[in-house]
Amino acid sequence: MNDPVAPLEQLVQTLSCFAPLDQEDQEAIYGLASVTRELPAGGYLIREFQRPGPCQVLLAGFAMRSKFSVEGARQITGIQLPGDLLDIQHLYLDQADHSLQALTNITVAEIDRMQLQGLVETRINILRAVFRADEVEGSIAREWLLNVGQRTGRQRIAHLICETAVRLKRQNVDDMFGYVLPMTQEQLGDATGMTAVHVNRMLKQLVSEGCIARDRHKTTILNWERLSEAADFNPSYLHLQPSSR
Amino acid sequence: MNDPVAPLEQLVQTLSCFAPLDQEDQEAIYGLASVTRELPAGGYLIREFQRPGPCQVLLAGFAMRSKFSVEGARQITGIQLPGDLLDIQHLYLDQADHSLQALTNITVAEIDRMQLQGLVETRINILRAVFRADEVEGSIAREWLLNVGQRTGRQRIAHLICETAVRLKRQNVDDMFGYVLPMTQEQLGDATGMTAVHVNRMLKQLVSEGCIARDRHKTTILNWERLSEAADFNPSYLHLQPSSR
DNA sequence: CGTGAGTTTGATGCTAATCAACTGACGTGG
DNA sequence: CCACGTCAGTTGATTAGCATCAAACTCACG
Repeated sequence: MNDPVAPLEQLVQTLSCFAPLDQEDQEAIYGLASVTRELPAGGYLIREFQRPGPCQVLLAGFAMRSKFSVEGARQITGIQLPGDLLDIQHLYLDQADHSLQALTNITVAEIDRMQLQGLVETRINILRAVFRADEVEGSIAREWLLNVGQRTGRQRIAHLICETAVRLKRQNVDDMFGYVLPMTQEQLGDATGMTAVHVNRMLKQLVSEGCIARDRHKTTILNWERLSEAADFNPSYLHLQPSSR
Repeated sequence: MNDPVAPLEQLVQTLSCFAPLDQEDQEAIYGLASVTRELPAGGYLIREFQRPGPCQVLLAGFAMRSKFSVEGARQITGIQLPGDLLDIQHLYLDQADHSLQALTNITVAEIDRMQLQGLVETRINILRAVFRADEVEGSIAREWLLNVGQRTGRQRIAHLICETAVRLKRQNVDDMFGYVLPMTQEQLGDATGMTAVHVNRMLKQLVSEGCIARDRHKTTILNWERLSEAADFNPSYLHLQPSSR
């Protein structure tokens, strides 16, 4: 990760998942200035109400988005995986509407916001890829709303496990059926609108039914069929196939 | 509304809320072909899993976005007000990830998707306005997630009333303190993750506390201070001030 | 080893779901 | 013009799911 080109290769690869990039697009991306930095688990990448800084790409590790109610209750609104673009939600906004925090020790590449805006505004393929990436983020947020608003505790947990597995697979990070979901049960609760105690019971239930196995934070999917059915999981909201448009 | 220019004026005005448009941008928008049509309450504008059709602008009336779980439970993921752009969530996607349905009788302007894409891809100000509009939609979805996941029933209902009031005010639709929220209590429940029965009790509670009054679907805000406090409402997530960037 | 974060388990309570009955407004057809 | 069906809203009784509280337990780590 010390090679200064590698982070931009990661960005090319991520954007290519959303729209095809030609040679010139790729060269334009390689022409961006980027700074790679590391952050320990728990560190903040953005804080709600602050002015967004540079755009960041998550190169290694996991991060989460969150918001708080006045009572101090935290809602985690999204999990970010290696390869994800972290800041397109604020690309054209003056104030962050949520916080972004490292779940594990992470490596991020920072890209100047104005430079990225310039690329989006001059290179159509890059615009399409970034716009699509943002639309998929919106779609995931709506699915989470359905998850938290309408599904049972068991379904919510199973759904989060399924979604993370599929997204990790797309990023070629890990084997789908034995991956690390580096979240405490309290964090899982804040992502699904339930308490850590209830998360614990639902996890144990899924384990006892043979859907998953857990060892520390390593979650292994033993029976994808049963788990995805228990989760009411349909991956179409992730828009995995690149668009034909 | 029979004047064929009016719908495009509405679009210019809506986009101007998100980014400044110059004379040429406006002329480019007026150059779009648009068809105005009416739809009765309950009619579908998009259905989940279908291929999105033309882009639509809501000229009059209210609409809602929704998704369903396998059990058939509905989660309403957003309310759309007169002036809203309805289809930017799918501008670059091949498949709708949610349904869009008329809450009242509505009037919409249809614009060819490719034409709008062309404008976004050639006119920087229009790109910025549309991108920002999409980012604000994402921000609202995350706030709803916080609402449904962490707030009490009373807060959820109050929050929805506050948000709609502020958004209506921005669109200059109505007086903020006496507006129509044309949703049944069942629909309010599906938007906030609770049952119609419980919505009823929370509404009555807010009425008895003097926060609001209700007459049919007309909701009047009697005490904004108390209501917005009861709602834990902070409008910053709506990004009302146009960006300086 | 001692410490602390995270997990597990049990007991208890409350919020909101569920079930059910009734009301009133409205539209329709006899 | 009234009988009737339908839909939304209202209210009470009961129940279930999950929160809350509390305490023990595990295990990585200094």
